[in-house]
Amino acid sequence: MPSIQLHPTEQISNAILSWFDLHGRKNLPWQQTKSAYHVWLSEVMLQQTQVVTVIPYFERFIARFPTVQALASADIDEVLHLWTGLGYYARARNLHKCAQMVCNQHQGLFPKTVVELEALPGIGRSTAGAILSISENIYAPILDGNVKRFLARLHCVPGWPSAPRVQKQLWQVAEHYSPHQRCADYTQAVMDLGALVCTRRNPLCSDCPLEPFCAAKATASQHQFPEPKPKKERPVRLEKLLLIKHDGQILLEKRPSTGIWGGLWSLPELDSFKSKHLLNEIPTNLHSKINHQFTHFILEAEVHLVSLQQLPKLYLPKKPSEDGAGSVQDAQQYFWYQVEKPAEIGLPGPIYKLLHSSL
DNA sequence: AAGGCGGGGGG
DNA sequence: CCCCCAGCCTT
Repeated sequence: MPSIQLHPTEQISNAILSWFDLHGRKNLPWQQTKSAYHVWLSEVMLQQTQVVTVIPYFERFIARFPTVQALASADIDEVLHLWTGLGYYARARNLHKCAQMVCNQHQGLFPKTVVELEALPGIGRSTAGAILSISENIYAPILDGNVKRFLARLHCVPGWPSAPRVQKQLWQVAEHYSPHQRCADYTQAVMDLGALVCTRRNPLCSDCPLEPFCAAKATASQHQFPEPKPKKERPVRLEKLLLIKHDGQILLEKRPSTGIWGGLWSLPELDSFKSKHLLNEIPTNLHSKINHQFTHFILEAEVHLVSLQQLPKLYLPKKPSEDGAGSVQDAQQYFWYQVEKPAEIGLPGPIYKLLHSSL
C-alpha cells in the first residue's frame, strides 16, 4: 500500500476552519441548540440521506418528541409513522431502542465517550464522533461520505473509500487532520466542505481552502477520486400483492421486523396469504403495478384487487374494526386501514402513495 | 469481508 | 438510465 505524505495538522485544519467561518452552514435546524439529543437525531436521519430530505422529518420529530424521554416512551408504530418515506427503517427501530437505553441506562443523558456511544444501537464510529464533537466539543473524528471524498482527493487515495482496507487508511488520515481545538466547528466544516465545495461531480476547486494542498487538483485528476463502488447487477423480484377493501378500509399486514420494510404495514402478499390460510385460488382483478427500485434489487409488484365477499369467511384474518382509527397493537398481524382516517403507522413509501392516490 | 437495507435528487 | 447520499448491522 502506498504510504500517504501527510500535511501538518494545523495547515489543513486552520484552512478548513477559516473557510468555515466565512462559508460554513450555521443555521440548519439541528444547529440551533447543539444538544446531544438534536445532534444524535439529525445524524441518524442523515445516514445515507441528504440534508434537504431530512429537514422536514427532523422538524416533525422534534415537534412531536421534544426530549429523548418523549421519544423513549412513544409507541414504535408512531415512530415508524414519522419515519415513513425516509427509508432504512432499521434506523427508526434502533432510534427508538437507543432512546430507551439512554433513559434506562444513562439517566436520560447521552454518554460522553465514543466507546459508550458505539454500544448504542444505530450509532457507529462516525455518528459517535459527530455527536461528541458537535455537542461536547470533544476530539472525536468523523469519516462520512463527505470526509472520505475530500481526503481521497487531497491525497489521491486509490480504491473505493468504503472498502475496508481503504476505509481503515482514511480513518488514520481523518484522525491526523482533526484538530484538538474547535472540534465542533471542524466536524461541521468538513461536512460542509464536502457538501458545498468538494462535491461528487464538478468540485468547485477555485473556492476550496485546500486547493494549494490537493494532490488531485495538482494532477487535474479530481474526477478520478474517490473511485466508485464496484458495480453489481440488480435482480428483479416479482410479487403479487392483495388489495382487499371493505367499507373504505384496506387490509394491511405487518411485515417482519427484519428485512425489507421491516416492521412496516404493507399489503398482504398473495402466495404467503394463500398458504397461510390454506387457500388454493383467489379470484382477483389486476388493479395496478408497482415498480420500485431498491439498491440491491428491483421490485415489480402486481396489485390484485380482491373483494372480501370472494374470500371464504372461514379464512378471514380478522373482522374490520367497528370503532375508529385506534392504536395498533404490536402483536396484531392484520390491520384494517381507513384511508379517510389514517392510523399513525409506518407504511412503505410506494404503499403509502398507492393507498392515498385516488383509490 | 461481504451483503442487506429505501428513497430521493441530480446529471 | 445512472450514481450517490452526515452508515450501521448481521452473518
